[in-house]
Amino acid sequence: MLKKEKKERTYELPDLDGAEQGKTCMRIAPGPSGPLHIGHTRVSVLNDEYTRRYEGKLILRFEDTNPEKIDPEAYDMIPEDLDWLGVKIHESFIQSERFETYYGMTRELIGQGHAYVCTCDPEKWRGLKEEKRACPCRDLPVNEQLDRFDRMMEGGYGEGEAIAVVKTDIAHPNPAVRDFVALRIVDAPHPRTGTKYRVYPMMNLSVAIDDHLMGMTHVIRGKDHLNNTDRQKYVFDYFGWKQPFYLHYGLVNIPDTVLKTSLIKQSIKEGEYSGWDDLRTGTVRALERRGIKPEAVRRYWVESGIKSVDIEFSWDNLYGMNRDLIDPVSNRYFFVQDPVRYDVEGVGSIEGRAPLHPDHPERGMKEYSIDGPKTVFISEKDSRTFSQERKIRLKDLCNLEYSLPARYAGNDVSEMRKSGLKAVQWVSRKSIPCDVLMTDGTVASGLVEDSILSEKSETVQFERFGFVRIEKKDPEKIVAAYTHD
RNA sequence: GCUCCUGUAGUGUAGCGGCCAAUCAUGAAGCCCUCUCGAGGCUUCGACACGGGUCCAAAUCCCGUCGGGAGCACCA
Repeated sequence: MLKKEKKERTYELPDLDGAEQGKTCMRIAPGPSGPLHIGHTRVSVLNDEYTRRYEGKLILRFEDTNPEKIDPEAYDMIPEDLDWLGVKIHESFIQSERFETYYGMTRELIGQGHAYVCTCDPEKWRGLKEEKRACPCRDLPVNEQLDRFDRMMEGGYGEGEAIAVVKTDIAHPNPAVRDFVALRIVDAPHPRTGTKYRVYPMMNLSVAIDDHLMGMTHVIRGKDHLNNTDRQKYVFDYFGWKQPFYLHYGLVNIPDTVLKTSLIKQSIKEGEYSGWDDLRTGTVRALERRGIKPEAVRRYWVESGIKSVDIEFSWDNLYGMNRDLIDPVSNRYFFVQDPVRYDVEGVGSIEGRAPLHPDHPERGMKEYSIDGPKTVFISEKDSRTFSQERKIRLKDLCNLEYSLPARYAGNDVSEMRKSGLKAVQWVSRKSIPCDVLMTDGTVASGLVEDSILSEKSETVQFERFGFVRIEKKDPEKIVAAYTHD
């Protein structure tokens, strides 16, 4: 045999520095502003993959420290999304239940002289930082700082009048690392704690504290957090804590997709989108609804790896992976978009049969029998071909000659090869109206063969149309969501 | 402006000093097969950003240029 040996490549994530079997602890830490979208699935899958590899612990931590950007439903939606993705969470925390901890730690930092309470005008404070200069509050004595902190906690300052700040290096060459805000005052009620608290931690404080207290060994996150890692290091150092290993993967640009939760939310509110699972969005819910399999998403991110290069997300590549998964399990059905009616004469009755899946004949056949008034429908597009070519084959049934009504022209399959006869999908009068919701928000309407009613799988292929996920199936109406071609 | 990250085919990825006239997937083109424009088989297309250096030897190391991205928020 001359067959070339093909090198098969296995896609595996690189090992994690410092990872010990059974001892890793990682986390997924979303802000509960909405459900997860395709962008969030990367960090979720990567953390899950490593946690499984090292038999470690994976924590879900809701970072709800900004009361103004919380959707209460997200606390339920996010775990549902992770569950669909196949991400196993071992423990969950909600930061809004831990405010006292952050307050205590901040007080300690102030006591150590590593934090201060600033009452300057925000712009002035920022401007001074630009110039590597400290504001007057920074160097006040510790006991005065503590008094200010108490006053802040007791409500002695209004919103925007005071902040607690962690000192770093005011002259740090990287302006992004100089002194950062630890706590601020917000009057807006928090969906979970109401008006009980009005001093809210900023993520650099709460993340550093929680990553330590929750025992993180490794933190995987986007490159956009690189500067935050530097900032958080100061908190770790002040308390003498050991920092986890960090991995920063590159940013992902996801084209042609609406991801911003605030935008989606607004469109839902305005009635433009049907909900969080609107096919036009890139939410996990929309992926699920379309018939994208979680295994495809997982494979996509594993193959993408964890490099810190910025990447462009490719729907084509994801579709390719998903097609590998759904093609073998998707039975074939005829869907006729924009149906055109043809009556057939010149024959008594017509019989035909076709396998549910060409590669799996053992699954059974669809049996066709057309008698009485012999009426078929083909798509508007195929109808044009029919009138031009004058002859066409109804796949798995018979050939037709063009005229009105159409004329039966035998059942010789070999004509396809001999004279380039085109086979088209068709349905009979027993077909069912079917709407396919497309990913651009449009609807493809037509008829689908009625044998689909006994189909058990949600995912099927409409031949020469594409894969779809059946959403609603009853004898009067079928609704499906378009997956991909 | 300052600081940081980063540059292998259209996209993603392997390679990290000689095994590279560079891997695999996806994509595109063609053929075969198939009663689908799906799947499968075969073939083809297509990349080491550029310029210097180090070295017997560089996609791999160093420097510069150029390109892409992020941060400099009382968002996460």
